[in-house]
Amino acid sequence: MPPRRPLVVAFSRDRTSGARARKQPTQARSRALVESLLEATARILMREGWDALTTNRVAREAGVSVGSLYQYFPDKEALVSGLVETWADTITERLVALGPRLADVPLDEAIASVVLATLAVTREDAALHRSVLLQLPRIGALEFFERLNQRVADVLAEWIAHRRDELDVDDPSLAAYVIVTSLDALTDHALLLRPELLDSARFARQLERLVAGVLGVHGTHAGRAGVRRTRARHP
Amino acid sequence: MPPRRPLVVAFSRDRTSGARARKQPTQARSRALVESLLEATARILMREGWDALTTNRVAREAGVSVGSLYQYFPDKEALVSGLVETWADTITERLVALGPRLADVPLDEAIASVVLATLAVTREDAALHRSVLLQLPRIGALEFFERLNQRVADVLAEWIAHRRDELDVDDPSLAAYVIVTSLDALTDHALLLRPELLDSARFARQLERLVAGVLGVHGTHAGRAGVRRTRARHP
DNA sequence: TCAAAATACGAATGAACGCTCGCGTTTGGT
DNA sequence: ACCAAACGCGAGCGTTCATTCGTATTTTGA
Repeated sequence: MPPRRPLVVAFSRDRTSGARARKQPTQARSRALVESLLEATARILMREGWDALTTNRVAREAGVSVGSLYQYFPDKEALVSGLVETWADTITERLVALGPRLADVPLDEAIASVVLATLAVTREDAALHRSVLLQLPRIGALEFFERLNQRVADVLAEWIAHRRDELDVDDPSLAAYVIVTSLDALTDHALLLRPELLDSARFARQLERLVAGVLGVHGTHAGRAGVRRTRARHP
Repeated sequence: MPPRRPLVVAFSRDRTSGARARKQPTQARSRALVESLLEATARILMREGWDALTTNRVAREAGVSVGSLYQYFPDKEALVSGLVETWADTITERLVALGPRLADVPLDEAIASVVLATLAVTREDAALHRSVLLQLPRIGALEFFERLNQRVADVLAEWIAHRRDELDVDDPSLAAYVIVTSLDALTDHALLLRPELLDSARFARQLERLVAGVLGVHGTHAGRAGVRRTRARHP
């Protein structure tokens, strides 16, 4: 079901002008070299941030020479793009994979699943996530993430349309967009500035209510298994 | 010839605290110069983006020399900070000013006001807003915006606490944080990638429902004046 | 085994850019 | 009118960094 995509697309940067494809690593050692370069890139980004990410530094970290780097990456941007793209695709796939599982699950549970999955994805590779988020604009990564979000939103929109009888939604696409964007923003923001929230049940609960609000679901339908609903209302 | 470190540091470049002021422009012409430098900065940011923002370029755009620039700004960052800080403060004040006016207004109306105000603020100075958003991480502006959001969230939290009998909220601070962060993210994101949404009544409606969800308000209380509620539910 | 192809190397190149410094020009108080 | 202080100038310094290129080493295939 997911469209075929290359696992590692560090090469053939298609920068709207000259297709700047570089040599393809065929031998085992060169493939290992490319691999170690990408790993070094990730390591530097996580440990020292974007300012430390110079091509010479990456090469040194990987234990190779700059010259070798440029044999497989046309420029610095290709190096970073390769890394970020693979990482973003992984996340997308994980979220998209959730789609089918929501089909026939009670509403409350489905919403909780979406929220939990978003939180879980943010917690993984938190260091890399953090670093990339902080530096997103420096690469052309905004479009990346828009594509990512779009893909997730499409799946969600379909689910909304499928369940429209239980919901109160005019425009499934718009609702999905609002949900995906706000959940992403909230988890990302929390990762950067309030990491403790990522593990807070109360925070998760607020996110669920946010989603329910957008979908026009009123939680008062009755307690559902799968969602702990601690009534804390004044009597 | 050799790198001569100045023995006496005439100007303190204190990175952690605010003691970074340069000469103060006292005469009229120097005040005009500072003004034109800030304007030039904004113009370049809007028209050409961060990469074009070099100190020499700013000076040229302002019709002055680099030397003059450094007479009033200790470094490049101070230049940008000056610009962004004023701009952010303006926005914050505008949102905070909304607080008192919400005190005794019907819930639906209050929510609609918050959403509309957020959208309105985003639309103003859209070009600058856009540019700054895209380049935020490059300066230390994340903290700026966190302070800004915190200030707005505090006002909102107080309002929530004040109205807690009409709402279903455990933790006013958390709810306010979630609302402010998601509204900001959604309007900012829309500005960058879906500007048409900023003028869409349907989008505004979704944002209202998002807020209502977080606050535990169910819109079915009855139609209220001030909120057009187009029922589009299947009968 | 051996030469051609592939791979690896890293010093050197050149461009970009923040910022300084020594000197010229304008202002305002007297 | 005078001059010290304030202001303004811009060529150039020092540094950083992406990228190249000529050479050395390893692998492949016959």
